[in-house]
Amino acid sequence: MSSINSSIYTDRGVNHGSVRPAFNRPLGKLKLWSHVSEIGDFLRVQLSSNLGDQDDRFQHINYKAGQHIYLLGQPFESLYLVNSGFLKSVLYDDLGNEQVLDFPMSGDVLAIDSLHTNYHNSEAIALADCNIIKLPYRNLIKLSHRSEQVERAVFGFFSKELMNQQIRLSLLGKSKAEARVAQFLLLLSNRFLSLGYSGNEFNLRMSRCEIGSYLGIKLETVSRVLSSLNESGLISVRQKKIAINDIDALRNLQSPSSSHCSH
Amino acid sequence: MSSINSSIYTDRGVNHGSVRPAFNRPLGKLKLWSHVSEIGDFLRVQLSSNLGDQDDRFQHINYKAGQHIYLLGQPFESLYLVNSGFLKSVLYDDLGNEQVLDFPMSGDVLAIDSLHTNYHNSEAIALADCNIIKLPYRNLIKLSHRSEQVERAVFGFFSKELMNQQIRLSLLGKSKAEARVAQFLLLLSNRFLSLGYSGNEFNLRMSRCEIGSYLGIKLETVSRVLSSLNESGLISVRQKKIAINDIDALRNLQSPSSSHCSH
DNA sequence: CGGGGTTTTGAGACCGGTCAAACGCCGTGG
DNA sequence: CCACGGCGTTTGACCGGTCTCAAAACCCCG
Repeated sequence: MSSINSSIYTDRGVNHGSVRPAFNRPLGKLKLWSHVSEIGDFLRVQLSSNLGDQDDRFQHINYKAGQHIYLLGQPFESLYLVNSGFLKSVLYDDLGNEQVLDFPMSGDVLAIDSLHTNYHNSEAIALADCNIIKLPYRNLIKLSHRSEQVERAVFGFFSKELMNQQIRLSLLGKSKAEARVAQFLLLLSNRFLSLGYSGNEFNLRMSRCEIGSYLGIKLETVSRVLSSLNESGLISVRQKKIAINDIDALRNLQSPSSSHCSH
Repeated sequence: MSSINSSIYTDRGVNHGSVRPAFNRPLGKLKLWSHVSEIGDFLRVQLSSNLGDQDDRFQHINYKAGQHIYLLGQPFESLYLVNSGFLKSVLYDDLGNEQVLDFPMSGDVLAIDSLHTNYHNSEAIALADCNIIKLPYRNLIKLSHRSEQVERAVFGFFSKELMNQQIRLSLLGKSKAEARVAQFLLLLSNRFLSLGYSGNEFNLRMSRCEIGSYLGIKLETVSRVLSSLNESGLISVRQKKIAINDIDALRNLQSPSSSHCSH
C-alpha cells in the first residue's frame, strides 16, 4: 500500500512526469463530470480485474508546471484525461506563431485532434502542477468494446469537445473585445465552480498574452479591458488575482449584435 | 430494378427529402476521400449482404436547395455523410444570432457535434441540391464493431472535424479581413479541386453575409475585399462567379504576424 | 418594365492594433 | 539586506482597419 512515486526525467526534461499506477488513487472530483465519472468507474473495474500486462493499465502521471504532456510532431499513442491541474493546448501555424486552443482542466481529454494522424498536431503544456491519466488509445478502444458505457463516454468526449470549439468559433466570430473578456471570465468562473472551487475569486494561471491568443485579441487590449472592468467595479483585478463582483452585469456584456443572413 | 423515389413531405416541408435505398447508387466521387471511401466500401458490403431489417440500411436521401437536413432541437439519431451537394451548418446563440460553422461538401460528416446529447445543437441546410447518406448512429456503431476499418474511419471523421475547427479558430484569432477572404478562397479552391472540379473557377453558393459570418467579418467587408482583389487582378469576381488568376499571390496574403507568448 | 433582395460603394466614427515608455513583481547577486 | 535587471503588465498616443449607417447599383423573377 505504500505510494509508488518514481520520477522519470530524460535529458529533454520537459515531456515526462513522475509515473505511478493508478490504483493507488481515488478519482476524486471526477464525479462532477458525467463523462469522466463513467470512464473513471470503468477504469477502476479494469484496473482491479488486473487484466493484461503492464501496458494495459491506465497510469496516473504527474507533471510540473511548464512541462509538456506531448509535443508537436510526436507519435500519437494515447489520449490524456486531466485529473487535476491546469494546462494550455496550443496550435502552431506555418510561421511558428502560437495559437492557444484551450485551457484544459479537470475532466477534459487531450489529444483528440491527433487521433486521425500518427503524430500530434498540437501541444499541451502544464500551467500548474497536473495529475493526468494516460489512456493508451488501443487499450481504450478495447475497453470500449467491452462496455457500452465507456464507449458512449468516449464518443461523448469527442462530440463535446467539438461543440466547445464551435461555441468558441461563434465567440470569435462576433463580439467586441470587452464581450470576449467577459465571456472568458464567466467561462472560467463556471468551470471553477463546477470543480468545487470558488466561482467568484480565482487566479489566472495564464499570461495576458495567452488570454489574448485564446480570445483573438492583443495582450494590451486584454489588459485595457480588465482595467476598464475593474474601474467600473464589475470585477477586481490585482495582477493574476480576479474577483467577480457583479456577475449579472458581466453576462449583460454579451455582444448584442450579429447579422441576420435572412433566408 | 426500377428506381424507387418516393417524396416525403411533412407540413413543415423543410426537413425531409426524397428517400431511396442506397444500393441503387454507385458511390461515385467518394473514393477521393480516404475516410469516406473506407466507410463507403463497408456500407456496400453491409448493404449487399442484406443483413437486418429496413432500419439497418444506410439510405441515400435527396435534398433540394433550401431544405434542412436537421433542425436545432430535433432528436439526434443519425450522422449524415454528404455524397454530393453543398450545404451550410449553423449555430445559434442565445439571442438567435446565426453563426456559420462550416460549408460541408462531399465527404463531410454532419451532426457529429450533437452526438453527446439527445438533440441537435446546430442546423444543416442545403445550399444546393444534395445527396446525403443517412448513418443511423446505432447501426454505425454496430457496424464499426464488426469492422476495424469502419471504426477507424469513424474516429478519423471525428478527429479530423475537430482539427478543421482548430485551424479555423487559429484563422479567426489572427489575420486581417483580406487574409481571411484569401484563405477562404484557397480553401474552396482546394476543396473543389480534390472533388474533381475546377480549382480556378467556381461559383459561390453562399451569400456574402454567410461568408462574413463564417469568416468573422461583416458582409460589406467581404464585398470590399473581393472588389479590392478583383481590381488588383488576383481574382475575377462577377457576383457569385469567382475566378482565381494568381493563386500564389493569394497564398502570400496570409497574415504575417501574431504574438509570441514567449515562455 | 418594375419590385424585392442582394451586392456594391461611399463617408464617418470608433475600436483595436501598434509602438513606446513607465510601472510593478520577483529572483539574483553583490 | 538592498540594488539590480528581467519579465510581465499597465498606460498612453497615434494610426489604420473594420463597423456602422446610408444610398445607389445590380441581379433575378415574374
